[in-house]
Amino acid sequence: MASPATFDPVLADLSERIRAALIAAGLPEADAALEKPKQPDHGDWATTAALRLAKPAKRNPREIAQLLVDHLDVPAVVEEVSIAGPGFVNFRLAHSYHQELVRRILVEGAVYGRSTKGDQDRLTVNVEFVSANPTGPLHVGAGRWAATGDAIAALIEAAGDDVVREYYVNDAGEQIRRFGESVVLVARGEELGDDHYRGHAIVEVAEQLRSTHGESLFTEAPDEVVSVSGGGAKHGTDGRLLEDPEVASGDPRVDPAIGASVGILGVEAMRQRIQDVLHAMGVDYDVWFSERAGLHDSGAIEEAVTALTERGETYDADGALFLRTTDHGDDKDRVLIRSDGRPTYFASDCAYLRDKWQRADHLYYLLGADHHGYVGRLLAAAASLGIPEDRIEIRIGQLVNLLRDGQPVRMSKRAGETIDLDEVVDEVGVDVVRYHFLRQGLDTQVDFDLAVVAQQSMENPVYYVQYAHARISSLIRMADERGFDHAAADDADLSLLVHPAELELLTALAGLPLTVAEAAELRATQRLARYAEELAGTFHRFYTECRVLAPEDPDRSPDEQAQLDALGRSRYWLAVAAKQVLANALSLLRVSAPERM
RNA sequence: GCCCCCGUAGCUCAGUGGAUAGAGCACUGGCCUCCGGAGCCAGAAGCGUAGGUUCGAUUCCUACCGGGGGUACCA
Repeated sequence: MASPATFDPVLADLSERIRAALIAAGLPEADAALEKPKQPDHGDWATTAALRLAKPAKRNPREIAQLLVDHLDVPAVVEEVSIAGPGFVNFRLAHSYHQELVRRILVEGAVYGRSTKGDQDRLTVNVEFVSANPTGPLHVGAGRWAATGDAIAALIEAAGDDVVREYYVNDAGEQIRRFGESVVLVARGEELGDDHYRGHAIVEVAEQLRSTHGESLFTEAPDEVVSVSGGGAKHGTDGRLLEDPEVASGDPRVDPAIGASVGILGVEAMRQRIQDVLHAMGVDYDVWFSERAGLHDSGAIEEAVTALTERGETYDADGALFLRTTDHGDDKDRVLIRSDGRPTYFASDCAYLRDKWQRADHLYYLLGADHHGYVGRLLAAAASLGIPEDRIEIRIGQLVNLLRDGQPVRMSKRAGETIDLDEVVDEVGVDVVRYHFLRQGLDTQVDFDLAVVAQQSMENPVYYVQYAHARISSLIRMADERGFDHAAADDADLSLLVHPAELELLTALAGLPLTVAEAAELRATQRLARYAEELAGTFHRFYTECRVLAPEDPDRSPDEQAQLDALGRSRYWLAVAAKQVLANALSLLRVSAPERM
């Protein structure tokens, strides 16, 4: 678990002294980690070492706490040590410690809150998220994975690792031919079957392909035989898949070769639309990984199957090739190569896993609950490939319930009955959409009713946080107008900051590094969002109670004025530090920090 | 059937072994001669049920009740 000592030499020193005190007292080794007390009036930091030692030392925890305190070489920054409750040892730090924090934040700027790792410890983390099939537009639910995956990636970066944001494009296989068929039929103005994809996006893709490739795309078989499913498929001279039961069920009105070529072009067009929407959401990927190009055409699937076979993980049965996933905890063994020679999607998954593992040290998958069934086989596949258990991480997020005026909306790409992400982003704005998803954990099923989100938008907590930032910006502008000397941060006497609201704000500002580290470790974006909300609240309280720029009053004596100015300067820089911390938190969530609202 | 997630304030959600369980919305009552009232202060209200582990459980385990999802030589 992340420890505050990691970010702060003062706390590291205190932690070390606690450990030394335990040894000096003849107590067993114990975790000397510092924690934040829930109640701020208990102190700035606390240790539960005495409580933890009660059992092994067979002594009353309060006695142990007393022993610990007796042997503790209290550093100068600790102003007060107290034993409380069942055996907590609380530490109150000197005001000067918090006040210096303001300078540190101002110096570190945008870097404050982030940590760095040495080359030895730094990992390349592959973060795969969204990866929705490119057979239709992204709907609102995908927005959750976009916002969350992207923010988690940002958090992992902030914790000091390198990140690759990756989208896996399912642009191969039967569904692509069927998608192509749908586009062809729409382009010709013919009736769609039950298995076809529909919706406005299909129409738009059809129009787009017509204008770039001409009408013949939909009526004449291509010169070159195209394959949607790669090396495993067997084709006749006319491009028709042989021995493929799916073709028999395909639409007789569309030549399979036309369906395949239109499918490939259409899927790429749809993928581009998805990329555009994600960009509008503030999400930009490092890698768009094509299943067709990267796994089928490249021969990676055959290589992966061969590798798995060489590792002794596969066997033949009924003419098909199975992977022994039950050896690694899966419910049943999974087919890699069907009896007709075509690879399954699972074979693609294995090959993709292998490819990613060659490029990264740690693999993170963010999947929706509808893919929960894949987890077992995916982990088993990873084990079969020799990927260590602790280097692959699959997180399941609960689905978003889409509502329209309180009524559930059944989402289906084939039926084209969706609420598109781009519509929602246009209507309520990126910040609202992102924040709506980021402020709650992945395990929560969230309702998303466009009407409600749009209507409540002015009461959305994101505005509360942004308002705090805008308010400080306004303060800075005001100070400017009054001729405030901005260059004088070092002249400010920060020891003047002793008002309870000032100290509370200082303590809140100190919390960012630990919050970021914990949020990154737990992959929990809501931690940071809630922190930002609390910080905003703390600032608003400070701002209500503590006047920064003294109101003008001609009757004031020069002495009084000088005092007010000195205090105002300190408060001004405290506010500027708060603005920086708010901006840093929002930046990690990829939510804007406006100067004005 | 089996597997996964969730039941915390009237509503939406935080809180992954510690002290008095927190926010927002909604409700009630206060606060602008002054830096942004998109704000602040005060009030009322809660851990689904029953056991277990522990010095200590909202948190971990078991059962039950309630809600959602997953279980293919599908794609």
